[in-house]
Amino acid sequence: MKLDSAKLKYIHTWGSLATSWGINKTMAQVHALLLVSTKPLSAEDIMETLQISRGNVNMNVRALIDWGIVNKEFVVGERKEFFVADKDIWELFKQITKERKKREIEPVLKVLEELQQVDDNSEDAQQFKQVLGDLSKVTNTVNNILDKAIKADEHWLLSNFTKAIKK
Amino acid sequence: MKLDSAKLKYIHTWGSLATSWGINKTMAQVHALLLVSTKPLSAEDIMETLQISRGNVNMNVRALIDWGIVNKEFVVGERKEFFVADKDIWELFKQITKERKKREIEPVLKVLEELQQVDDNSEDAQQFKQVLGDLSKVTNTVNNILDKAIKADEHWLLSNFTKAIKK
DNA sequence: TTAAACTTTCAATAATTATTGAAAATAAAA
DNA sequence: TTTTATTTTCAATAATTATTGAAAGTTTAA
Repeated sequence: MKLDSAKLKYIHTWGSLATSWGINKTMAQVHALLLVSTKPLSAEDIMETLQISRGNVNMNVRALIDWGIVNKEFVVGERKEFFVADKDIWELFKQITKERKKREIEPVLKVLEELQQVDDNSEDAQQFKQVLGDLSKVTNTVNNILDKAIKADEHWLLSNFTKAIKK
Repeated sequence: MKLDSAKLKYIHTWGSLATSWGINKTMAQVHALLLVSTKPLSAEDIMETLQISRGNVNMNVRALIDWGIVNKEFVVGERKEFFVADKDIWELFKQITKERKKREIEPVLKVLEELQQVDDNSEDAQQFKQVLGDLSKVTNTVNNILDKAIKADEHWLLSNFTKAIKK
């Protein structure tokens, strides 16, 4: 396969996978494009390669910066903004994990806790609280593991995890 | 808060959270309803509680059965089907993990591997392969950890993980 | 068999989410 | 200043995804 077609395939594959994770397709594609680019890209570059509008580029690049996985870069002699993606993939994984944890796991925990406050002692309520409690417990476990992963170093994490986990 | 309103709040909260994870809202609500129900529910019961159509109930209940987190149940003297959700939340977590891993992580690994076959040795191609390799490595790490989690027992996993992870 | 009870399918439609593009806002240069 | 380059916003629109509901299919009972 030729390099450019491989890059495009990668960009488009990433985009469709993102959809199943509830992430905007274009956002994923813009990120993928920046990730495999050897030089900083301008809004125009992105518009042209992905065939999308200026507004769309702007919105999605801002979102990526917001997620902490893309940065602005100044190019000498150029007035417009250029963008680069952090090339450290482990760092990328940690950033995404951190962001999704904050946006999606923490609010769950909050609601679960709030719902525990049912003032009812029927058998039915007991069962409901039991379910809520179990959900909290598992969610907390996952949350803690993610916390550790965010702080950990890749190799250290993997080797320790494997050590702990293997029979 | 009253029990029924707490249950409804739980069901609706779960539904909107599901959306951000790329899971159909109704599917999540049906599951939540079955999870907090003390008895098996029929399609009619679900239609009525969630105010959705028969076709919608059917599609989503099938999907939940497909994910392995809901089961059919026969009720004596009744001809129609009833449904129950597995109440073991850790089991639920494992099932969901298993399913998403299969649907979303494994295909990524396959594509990444395929893309490595670029027959080009330019510096640019080297960098591209480097990115692909790094993505594979991190994705594989996550995949392995999930594999272990799926097989593990909750308490054992948590305690071992914590042990390994803490300084 | 036939009829009744129930489940499934899927084209039509509704609801949601993403994208465009042009106008408004902002920043740099003349 | 004023002009020009660039970025941002957001109402209108397009694209996608979910839902309905009625017809077709299936299963059980009479």
